Amino acid sequence: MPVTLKDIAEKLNISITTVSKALKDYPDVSKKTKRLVKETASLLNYKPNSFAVNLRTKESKTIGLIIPEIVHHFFSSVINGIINQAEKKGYLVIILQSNESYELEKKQIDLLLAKRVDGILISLANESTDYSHLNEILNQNVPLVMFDKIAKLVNCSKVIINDRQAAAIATQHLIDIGCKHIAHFRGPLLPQNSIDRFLGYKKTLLDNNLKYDSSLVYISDDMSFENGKTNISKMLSEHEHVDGIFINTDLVAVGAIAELNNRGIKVPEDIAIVGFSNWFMSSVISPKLTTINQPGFDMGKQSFKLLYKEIKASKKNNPLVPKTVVLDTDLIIRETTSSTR
Amino acid sequence: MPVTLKDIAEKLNISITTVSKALKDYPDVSKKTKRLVKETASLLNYKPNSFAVNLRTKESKTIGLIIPEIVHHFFSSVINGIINQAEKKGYLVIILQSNESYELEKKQIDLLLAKRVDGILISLANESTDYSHLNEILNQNVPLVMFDKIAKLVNCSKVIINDRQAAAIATQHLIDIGCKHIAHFRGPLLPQNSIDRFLGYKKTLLDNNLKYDSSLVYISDDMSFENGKTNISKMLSEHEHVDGIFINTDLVAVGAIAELNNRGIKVPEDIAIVGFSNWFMSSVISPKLTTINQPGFDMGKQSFKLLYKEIKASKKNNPLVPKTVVLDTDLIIRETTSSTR
DNA sequence: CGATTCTTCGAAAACGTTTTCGTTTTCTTT
DNA sequence: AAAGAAAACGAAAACGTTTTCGAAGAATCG
Repeated sequence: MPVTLKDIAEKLNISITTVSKALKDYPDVSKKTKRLVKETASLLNYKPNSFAVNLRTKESKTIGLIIPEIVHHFFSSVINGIINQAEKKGYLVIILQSNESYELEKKQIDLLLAKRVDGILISLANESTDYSHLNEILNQNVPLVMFDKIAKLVNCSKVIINDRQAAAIATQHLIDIGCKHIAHFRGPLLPQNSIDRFLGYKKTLLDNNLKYDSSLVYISDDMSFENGKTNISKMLSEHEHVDGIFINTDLVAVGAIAELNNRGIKVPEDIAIVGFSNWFMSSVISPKLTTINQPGFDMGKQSFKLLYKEIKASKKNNPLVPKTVVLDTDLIIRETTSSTR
Repeated sequence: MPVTLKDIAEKLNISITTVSKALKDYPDVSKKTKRLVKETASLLNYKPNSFAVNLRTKESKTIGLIIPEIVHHFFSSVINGIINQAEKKGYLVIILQSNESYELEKKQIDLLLAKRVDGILISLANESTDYSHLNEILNQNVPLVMFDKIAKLVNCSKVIINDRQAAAIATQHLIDIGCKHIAHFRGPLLPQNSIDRFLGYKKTLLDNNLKYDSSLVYISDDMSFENGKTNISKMLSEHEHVDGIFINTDLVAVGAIAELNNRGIKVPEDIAIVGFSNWFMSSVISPKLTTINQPGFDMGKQSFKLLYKEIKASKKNNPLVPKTVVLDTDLIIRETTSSTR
C-alpha cells in the first residue's frame, strides 16, 4: 500500500493538515515540525497521490497533443520540442494521432477533453474543414494552440512558418542560379500550407518577369516517393526545357531525383531542384538536396510555450489575446542547386 | 462549471447514487429511471470527472512510455504501434525520452511513478547497466514491459527480435552471393543488441568455414552517418580485399555507401553491403540498401498487448509469469547485394 | 499580571465519484 | 389481507489531498 499523509501524521502524532502544510512549506508550521515531517516523508518514501491532487486542484499537469502522423521526420521533431519544453515546466504529454482523418481527429479531441487535460496542442488533418470540434475545446475553456497545419478562422494562438515567403526564397534561389523554366510540384489542394507555397512560387516568377505557366504545376496527392517519380515522368513527356523544379516536400523531391538519375538526366546540370522541409534523408542522398529547413523542434518548443502561458492565464481567469508566432525558415543550399552551372 | 452527478440528481429529484448506478447499468435501477438519467445526462452533456474516477478506482487508464529518442524511424514506428493498440483498449500514452542517458531514464521513471500510470513500457538507454530503477517499478507493483533494448536480468515481460539469428541471416546472405572477406561495423559495446548481432555475424562465418578476423570488426559509437564514412576509410586503409560488410544500422550503412561512392568503389560489385533496421531512407538511396527489416509497428503492438495483460492480472492480484515474445525479422534484398556479380 | 499579538496547530469541508449495505416500496403468493 | 420475496432506491463511507477558519498556546508589551 502506498504511504499517505495519514501515515506520516499517525507516525508523528500530528494532524494530516499539519503534515500537508509542512510539506508545502506553509508559513504557519514551525521549522522543527517541518523538518520532522520532511524527514519521515522521505524515510517512508512518500509520494503524493496525484489522483487526489488532481481532484483537489482541478488540474493534472498533463497536456494533449494531436498530430496527423507520428512516423514523419518533421512531426517527430515537433514532438521532441514539445516534450522537452513541457518537461521543464513539469508537464507531461499525451500523444494521439489523427491519421489525417477528420473523424478520428474529432474523436481524439473528445478523448482528451474527457481526460480533462490542462491544454491541447494540435496540427490539423488535411481533411479538416469543419471547425466545430475545435471550438468545442474553446467553449470548455481548455487552452488550445495550433501549429503548422492551422485553421485561420479558429480564434486561438498559433505557431507557423511563413510558407509563402519560404517558397519565394526557394524559387528565387532557382532563378538566381540561372533557371528560366521552373516547374512546381505542389501538395494537395486543401491545406493552407500547399496553397501558400504555391502562391509564393507563382508570385516570385512574376516578380522576376518570368511567365507563369499553370501546366508546369503538378500535384502530389499523397506526397510520396512514388509521386515524385510519376510527376517527373509526366513532366518530361509534356515539357522539354524545364531547368528547375521547386518541390513541396523532400520526400517527393527524393523520388523525383531518383527518377531523373534513372533517366540519366543530370541534377543540377540539366535540372536543378529545391525541396521543402529538410528531412534527414535529404542530406544523405546523392546529389544532396537543397531544401527549406522547417524548424520542427523549435516549432514544438514555441507551441508549448504559448500553451503554457494560456494555461496560466486561464487559471487566473484572465483571458489572453490569441497570438500568432511566425518562425523563420532558411534555405539550405546543397548539391541539387550548386555546382558549376 | 462542468456538470456533475449531483446536477443530474437534483434535476431529477433522485439521489446521486442512483444516477451513478443508472449510468453504469447497475441491475438495481429500474429501466425507467435509467432512461431518464441517461437522457438528462446527454442533455446536460455530462462527462464524468476523470480525476474523481481515478481517485476512486485507483487507475487512470494511462500508461507511460520511455524511449531513447523520438526522432528515429524505428522508434516512431514503435510509438505508432503502441498508441494504436492502446487506444483500442481505452488507454492513453504518455511519452518520455531518455536521450540515451541513464540519469534521465531514472528521472523519467520517477515522473511516471509519481503520476501513477497503470503500467510502463520501456526501451533502455545504451548507458543503462544498473537496473535498480527498473526493479523499483516492479517493487511498486506497477506492470512493466521492456522492448527492443532490454535487460535480460530484469524479471518482466519482454518483446524483442532475434538479433543473433537476424545477423546470421544477413551474414549468410553475403556469403551466399559469394563474399569471402566480410567485415562488420558493430554498435557500441554495451547494448545487448549489438552484442547479439556481432555474435550472429561471427558464428555464421565460422559455420561456413570462413576465418573470423577481429580486426575486421569496427565499432560505431554513435551509430551516425559520419561513423559509416570514417569506418569505411579506416577499413580501406587497413584491409585490401574486403568484399562484403554487415553493418549494424542502416544509417551507418548509408554513410558507408556514400563514402564508397565518393571513392569510386562500386557497390555491390566491389563491396556488397547489408544494413539493419530497414529505415525508410534505405529504399530511396542509390544503390538501394539490402537490410534486415525490424518490425517496429508490430513490436509496439505486441508490447502493449503484453502490458495490457499484466495490468489486468495485477488488478486481480494475480501475478503473471513474465513472458518473452520474439518477433520475426526478414531480409529485404535490394541493390547493395544483388546485381550481376 | 492582564491584555494583546504572534506563532503554531487541527477540525472540517470540499473535490466528484463508486460501492456497500440497509431501507423502503412494490409485487407475488396463499 | 398478511407474509414473504423481489425490485428499486439512498445514506454514507471511502479514495487522499488542499485550504479555510477558528482555537490554543506562547510571546510581547504596557
